[in-house]
Amino acid sequence: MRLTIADIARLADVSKATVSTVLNDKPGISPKTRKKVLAIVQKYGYRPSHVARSLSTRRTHTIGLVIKEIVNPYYARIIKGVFDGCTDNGYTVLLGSSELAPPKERQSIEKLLNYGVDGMIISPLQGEEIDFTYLARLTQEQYPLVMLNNVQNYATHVVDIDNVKAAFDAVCYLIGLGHRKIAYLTGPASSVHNSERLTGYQQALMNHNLPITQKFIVTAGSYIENGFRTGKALFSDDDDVPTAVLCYNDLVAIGLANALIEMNIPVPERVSIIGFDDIDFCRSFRIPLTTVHIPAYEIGKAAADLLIRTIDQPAANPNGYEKVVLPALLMERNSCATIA
Amino acid sequence: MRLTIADIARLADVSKATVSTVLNDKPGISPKTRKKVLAIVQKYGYRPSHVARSLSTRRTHTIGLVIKEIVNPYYARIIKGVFDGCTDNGYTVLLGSSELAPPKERQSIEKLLNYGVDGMIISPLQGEEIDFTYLARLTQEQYPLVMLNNVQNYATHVVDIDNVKAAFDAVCYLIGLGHRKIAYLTGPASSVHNSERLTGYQQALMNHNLPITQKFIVTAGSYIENGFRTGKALFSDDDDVPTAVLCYNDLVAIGLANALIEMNIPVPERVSIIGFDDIDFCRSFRIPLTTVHIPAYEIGKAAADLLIRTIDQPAANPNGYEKVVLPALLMERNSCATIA
DNA sequence: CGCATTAACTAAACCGGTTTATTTAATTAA
DNA sequence: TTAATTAAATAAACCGGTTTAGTTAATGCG
Repeated sequence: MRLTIADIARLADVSKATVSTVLNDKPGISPKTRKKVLAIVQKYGYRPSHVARSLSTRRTHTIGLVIKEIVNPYYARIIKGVFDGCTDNGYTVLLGSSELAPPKERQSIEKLLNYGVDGMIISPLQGEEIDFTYLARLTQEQYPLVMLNNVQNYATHVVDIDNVKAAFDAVCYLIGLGHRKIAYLTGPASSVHNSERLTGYQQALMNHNLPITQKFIVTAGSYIENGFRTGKALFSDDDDVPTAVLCYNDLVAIGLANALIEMNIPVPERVSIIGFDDIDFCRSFRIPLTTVHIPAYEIGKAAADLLIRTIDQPAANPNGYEKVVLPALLMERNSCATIA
Repeated sequence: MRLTIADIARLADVSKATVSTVLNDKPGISPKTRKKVLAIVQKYGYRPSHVARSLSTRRTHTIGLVIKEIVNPYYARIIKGVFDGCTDNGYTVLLGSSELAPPKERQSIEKLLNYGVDGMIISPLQGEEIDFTYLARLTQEQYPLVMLNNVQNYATHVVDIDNVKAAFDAVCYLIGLGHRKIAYLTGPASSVHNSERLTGYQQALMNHNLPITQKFIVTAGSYIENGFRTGKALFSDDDDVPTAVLCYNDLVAIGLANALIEMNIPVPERVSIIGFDDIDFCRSFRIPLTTVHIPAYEIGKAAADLLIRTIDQPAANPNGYEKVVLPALLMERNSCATIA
C-alpha cells in the first residue's frame, strides 16, 4: 500500500499539516523542519494522492477535451496542441469524442463533468436535434468552457479561424484563375465549420455576380470515401460539370481527386481542387493539394491557455467572453490551375 | 455549488448511507425508500462526485495510455481502440505521450500514477538510456500494466503483432518477386518494433542465402521527411542500388516513394516498396502502397480489455502474464513488382 | 522584567463519497 | 405472549489530503 501523508508525518515526527505546508511550498515552516520533511519524502519516494487533493481543494487540475473524431489527422493536431498547453500549465487532459453523434457528445460531456474536470474544450456538433440547454446551464454557473467553433445564441469563449472569410478567399482565388463554375462538396450537416464555409462560398459567388447553383452544392461528408463517391456522381453528368471544387476538408478533396483521376479527368488541367485543413498528407499526395491551412496545433494550444486562464483567474473575465481568431492561409500547391 | 449526497439524504429524509446504497444498486433497501430516493435524485439531477468516490473506493476507473506520438495516424487508431474498449467498460482514458523522448515518457508515467490511474497501457521506448527499474517496481507491486511491444527481461502483459514474422514474410514476398538487393529503412533506435522488424528482415535474407549488406540497412526515422531524405541519399549512389525496400512504416515508405519519383526512378518498375501499419492514406497515395496491415484499433481494444480484466479480477492472473499476438497481413497493392 | 507580538507547529474539521458496526422495527417461532 | 430472527435504516469511521483556528515557544519592546 502506498504511503500517505500521515505516514510521512509520523516518520518525520511532525503533523500532517506541516507535511502539507512543506509540500505546497507555503511559508511558516522553519528551514530545519522543511529539510527534515523533504528528506523523508525523498527517502520514501512519497507522492501525494492527487485524488485526495482534488477532493479537498475541489480542483482536479484536469480538463476535458471533446472532439468529433479521434481518427482524424486534423483533430490529432488539436489534441497535441491542447495536450502541450495543458502540460505546460500542470494540467492533464481527459479525452472524449462524439464521433459525430450528438447523443455520444452529450454522454462524453456528462461523463467528463462527473469526473470533475475543471473546465472543458469542446468541438461541438450542431443541428436541429442538438440541445444546448445543458451547456447553457454550465455557462450560467460560470463553468469554464472554450468552444472550437461558434455556437449560435450562446455566449462562450471561442478559438477558431474565420471560416467564412477563409472559404470566401479560396473561392475568390478560383474565380481569379478564371473559374466560373465552382462547386462545394459539403461536410456533415452537424458541422458549424461546414455551414460557415458554405456561407463564404456563397458570398464569394454573389460578390462576383455568379449564380449559386444548388446542383453544385453537394453533400459529401468528412472522409475520403465521401469525396470519392460524391465526385463520381457529380462528374458522371457530362454536359454541365464544374471546373473547380472547394471541398469541406482535405480528405474529401483527396477522395475527389482520386475519383477524377479514375475517370480520366486530369487535375488540375480540367478541374481545380481546394481542400481545408492542410493535413500532413496534402504535400505527399499524388497531386500536392492546394488547401486552406488551419493552424490546428495553435488552436488547441490557444484553447488550453485560454481555458486555464479562465479557471485560474475566474474574476479576470467578468462575464466577458474572448473570441480568439487565428489566421488561416491558402497554401498554393498543384491542384489548381487557370482555366484554359 | 453542486449538490452532495448529504443534500440528497436531507431532501429524501434518509441517511447518506441509504442514498449511497440505493445509488449503487445494493440490496437492503425497501422498494418504497428506493423509489423515494431515486425520485429526489432525478428531480435535482444529482450526480455523485467521482473524485470523492475514487478516494473512498481507492479506484478511479481511469486508465493511463502512454503512446509515442500523438500526431501519428497509427497511434490515432490505437487511441481509438483503447478509448472504445474503456468506454464500453465504464473506464476513462488519461492520455500521455513520450513524443519519442525517454525523460518525457517517464514524466508522463509518473504523472499518470499520481493521478491515480488504476492501470496503464504503455507503448514503451527502449534503448541504452532507458531505465526500467521504475516500471519493474510497479510490476512487483502487482500494478496492472499492458505493454504495446515486447520489453526485454521484463515480465508483463503484451498485446502486439509478431513483428519478426511480419517483416520476415514481407521480405520473403519480395524475394519471391525476384528481388535480391533489398534494403531496410529503419525507424528510430528507441523503437522495439523497429529492431524486431530488422531481425525479421535479416532472418529472411539469411534463410534465402542472401548477403546482409550494412549499406542496405539505413537509419531513417518515423516521418515522411525521414523517408524522403534517406531515400535520396540511398539512391544517389548509381552503381549499387537496391531493387526493393522494406520501410519501418508507411510514412517513411511514402517519403521514399516521393523521393524516387522526384529522381525519375519509377515505382514499382525499378524499385519495389513495402511499408508497415497500413494507415488510411496508403490506398490514396499516388501509388497505392503495398504494406503490412497492423490491426491498431484491435490492438488498442484488446489492450484495454486485458488491462481492465486484470484490474477487475486481480486474482485471475496469479503471476501469469498474457501475451496477445494479433495477426498482421500483407496488403498487396501497387508498390511492388517482379524484377525485370 | 513582564507583556505583546510573531513564528512555528498542530489538532481537528472538512471535502463527498463508501462501508462497517449498530440500532430499531417488523416478522417469525415457540 | 415473548424471545429469536430478520429486514431496514442509520451513525460514525474512513479514504488522504487541505485549511482554519488555536496552542506553544521564542522574540521584541518599553
